[in-house]
Amino acid sequence: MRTAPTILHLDMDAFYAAVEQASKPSLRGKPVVVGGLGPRGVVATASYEARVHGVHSAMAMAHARRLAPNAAYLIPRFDLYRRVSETVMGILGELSPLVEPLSLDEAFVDLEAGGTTEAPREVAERVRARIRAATGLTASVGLAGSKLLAKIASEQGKPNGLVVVEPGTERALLDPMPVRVLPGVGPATGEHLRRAGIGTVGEVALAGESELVQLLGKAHGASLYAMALGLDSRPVVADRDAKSVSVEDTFDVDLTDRFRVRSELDRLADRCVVRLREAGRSGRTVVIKVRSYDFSTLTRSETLRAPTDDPGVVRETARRLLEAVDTANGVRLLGVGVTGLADFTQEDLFAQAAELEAELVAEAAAVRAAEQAEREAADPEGHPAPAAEPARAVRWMPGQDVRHTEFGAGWVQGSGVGRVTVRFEEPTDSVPGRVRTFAVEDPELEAAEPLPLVP
DNA sequence: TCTGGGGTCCTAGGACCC
DNA sequence: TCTGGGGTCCTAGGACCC
Repeated sequence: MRTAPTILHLDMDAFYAAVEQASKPSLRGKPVVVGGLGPRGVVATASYEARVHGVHSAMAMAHARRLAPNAAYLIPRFDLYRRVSETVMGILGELSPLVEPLSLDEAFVDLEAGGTTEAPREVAERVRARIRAATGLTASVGLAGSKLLAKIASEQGKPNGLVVVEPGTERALLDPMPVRVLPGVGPATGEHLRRAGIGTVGEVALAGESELVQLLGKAHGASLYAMALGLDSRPVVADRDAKSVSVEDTFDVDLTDRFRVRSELDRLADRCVVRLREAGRSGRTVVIKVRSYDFSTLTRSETLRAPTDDPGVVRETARRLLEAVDTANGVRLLGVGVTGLADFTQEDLFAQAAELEAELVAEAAAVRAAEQAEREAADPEGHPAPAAEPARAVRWMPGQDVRHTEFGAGWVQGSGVGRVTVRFEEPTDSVPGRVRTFAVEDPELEAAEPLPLVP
């Protein structure tokens, strides 16, 4: 515990939605919801204007549309969010070598390790201004003597605020707060505590460590008790290595055809390997995840004798694991992951990428041939084989960046019945741009890269 | 209202070894 | 012949976070 508030927690306000508003002048001051737009999508981020209507993260998109029918509904543009995040993390990196990102929009910074003599409050105000100038976005900051309090403080500062918790005042601040503000207290633990008559952080402290350990288990009970007393000595840790890599897909309609389930699993295995290699890692344990029509979810894993980043090995292992799972009633989600990661030294990234591409192509061809044979064997009557996956139509997704040869840069507002509506505007415009409608096949319209928020 | 995708950490039982 | 305790690895599931 520190005697000065030198741990800083920074949290970008409504990050994805704020980036969209910064890029799209017509959406500034309007309700914006970013998330999956399919029938099973959920809200990733809602702008503050949308939150007024009750929309919040993790809510079903269908529910959000009922609450805020006039909001703009947009797909996430992760590449752009990553770029903006790198700018923000770069600014934080100037304060201290100890920056611990928690996600694209959140990080801890250890100001003590930065060795500045400036008051923490001044440092924080300066960094908020710098982020605003570099990205056009607002951030909230908490300063305290521990990660726990710094994070609680930034939450209190939202949106666009700065809150400092002076060391010594932690207990007074925490005591009346609901238990859910403590990290690690989610719906299940919250309910556990409620049934034990514990609703506030002060009541957690009063309960005592032994009762909490009884209630929640050794690790969880002990850490919760310490936090309720405002005790938290977790250090800020930079450059943490990932411990697993995984990909998953929820399907718009449950999968029932076992050939289709298997081909989707293959695709996921390939995507997982691509990500693994991009990270320069290999792993020993392959995990598959299957969520059924009724939302029940299971995982199966197998540990190999040596780490791998071979697409054939990951596919085969995933397939073997799938064989022991009953998928007949419908599969809602499939996932493939690799854990037990080892460092994998890469001599030549280009050669690696080319090699992987060739491997994937060869694998896919072999798999198609094997599947064809299997279909024929499974259907001795010689019925025509079921059609392959339907060709993917040209689809314009709301929020997507486009460029028109005549009208320039814009974004897709909506699309349907062979038409696509585009608004032509750029992040630097101060007034909303014009809207025009085209045929979806219009050759003058093409997908484009996002434009930077600040020139 | 009907529930995404990417992660982390913890627990618990059984196998296996000393 | 019966009985031990501890440590590590593997697998599965659950809670939680953004």
